[in-house]
Amino acid sequence: MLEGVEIFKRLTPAERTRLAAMSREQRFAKGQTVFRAGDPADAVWVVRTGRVHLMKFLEGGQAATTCVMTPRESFCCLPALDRQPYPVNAIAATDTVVLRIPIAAFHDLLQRNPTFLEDALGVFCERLRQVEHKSCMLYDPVERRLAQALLTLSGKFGTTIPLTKHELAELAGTTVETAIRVLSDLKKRKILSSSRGSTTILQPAALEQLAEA
Amino acid sequence: MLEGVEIFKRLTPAERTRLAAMSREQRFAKGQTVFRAGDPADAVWVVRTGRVHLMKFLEGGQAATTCVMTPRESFCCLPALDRQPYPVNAIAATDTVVLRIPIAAFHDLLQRNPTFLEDALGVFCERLRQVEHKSCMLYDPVERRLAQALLTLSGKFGTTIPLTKHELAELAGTTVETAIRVLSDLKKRKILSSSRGSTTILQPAALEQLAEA
DNA sequence: CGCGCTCCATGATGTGGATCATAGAACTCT
DNA sequence: AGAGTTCTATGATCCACATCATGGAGCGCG
Repeated sequence: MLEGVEIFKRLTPAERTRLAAMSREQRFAKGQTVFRAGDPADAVWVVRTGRVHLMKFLEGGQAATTCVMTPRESFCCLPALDRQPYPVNAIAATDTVVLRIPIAAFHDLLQRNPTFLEDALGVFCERLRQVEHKSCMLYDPVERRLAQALLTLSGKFGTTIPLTKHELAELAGTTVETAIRVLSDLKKRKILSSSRGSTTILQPAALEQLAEA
Repeated sequence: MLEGVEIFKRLTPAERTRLAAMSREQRFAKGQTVFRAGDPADAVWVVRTGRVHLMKFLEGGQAATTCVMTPRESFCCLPALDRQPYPVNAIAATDTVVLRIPIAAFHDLLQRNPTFLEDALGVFCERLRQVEHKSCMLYDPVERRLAQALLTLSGKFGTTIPLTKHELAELAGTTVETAIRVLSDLKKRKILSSSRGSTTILQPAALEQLAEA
């Protein structure tokens, strides 16, 4: 199963079974906390089934989702690398099974295997670029932020995205109400349709146009 | 001189002279462009004298400064690492001398020297955390963003920060007018003082309080 | 010296989106 | 089936900030 995970793609079968042997599956019910921001980073994680949201809790009880992790995606390699505490909270957004890879196993690999280091570095650069991109859409209006969020989600889920309006709002950095307003406007314009708990993209092209300039 | 640069700190004298030999100094007048976003990344840069701003140009002619680089700081290691184009524009904010280290020299070092790889990775993690932190203050009010900007600048310049209000505004992601309004308010509260082209922090503690919760 | 430029400052007005309030629709659990 | 809960929806109000407009203060330059 590790084979399908980007960062572990080029491990040898032997390394993979060794890694798997050191790791444990863990089950979380919807809404449970996988780890909290500030916790010491003692593991790298891979989603097996379900969905995990990485999120910040801001003062005033608002929550901002920084990233939605879906099956075969790994997260929190950074804290593992520099041995700093987790910078975000990880919450199971649905019933979820994750693989917990102890940090020791990760470092073990890093030291033995220069190819792995390369791959890790690659994943890493990718992530940095993502974050930088996200941070510069700080100034964009809500519609564009939502459009972007939907597009990146469609990369993970396909054209039908199984998130509630509330979750979309948290991801776009806005409130449920305005998210709903914007989305129903897009619905009127036939760019997407939506039902309880999911929205589906009808015109990806139009959405991309909104997302860009 | 390379000795003072964080990422090159642990090079041997021999490596440093070799690196220096492959590099070139380059001079830019105030306002000149060092490189543009989208250009292929063919070098890593170190500021020798002056000041370089990394910035994005948004539609509508607005500019956002993502980072202010001062002497002994290196920038654009990321593009060098993953061989992707520069993600930002680099503009000389004053008359400036920079050291231009060709990407080949950088990769050469990476391959030969595992200690260097470690250091590079460290600088890198640091940067990722910075960016993530910045991106989550998306929701903060202007006053807090400005306070944060001033504090990180005071780490580079000391208590007196030689930037115009306009530059501060670009760094805090707001307009000159509101930056000026907020700053003059802080001035009234004796937290800082300012003159043409510079502002100095009088009460770092008070500023930190504004910057946090 | 006077002209022009950049920087600073402050007031007037407009607006995107948060907040508050309310309510119906759909799903869940007993 | 009924009760509670989550999700969706929409209207009314409010506010932080952008935008527009204008004027003055410091500084360089012909």
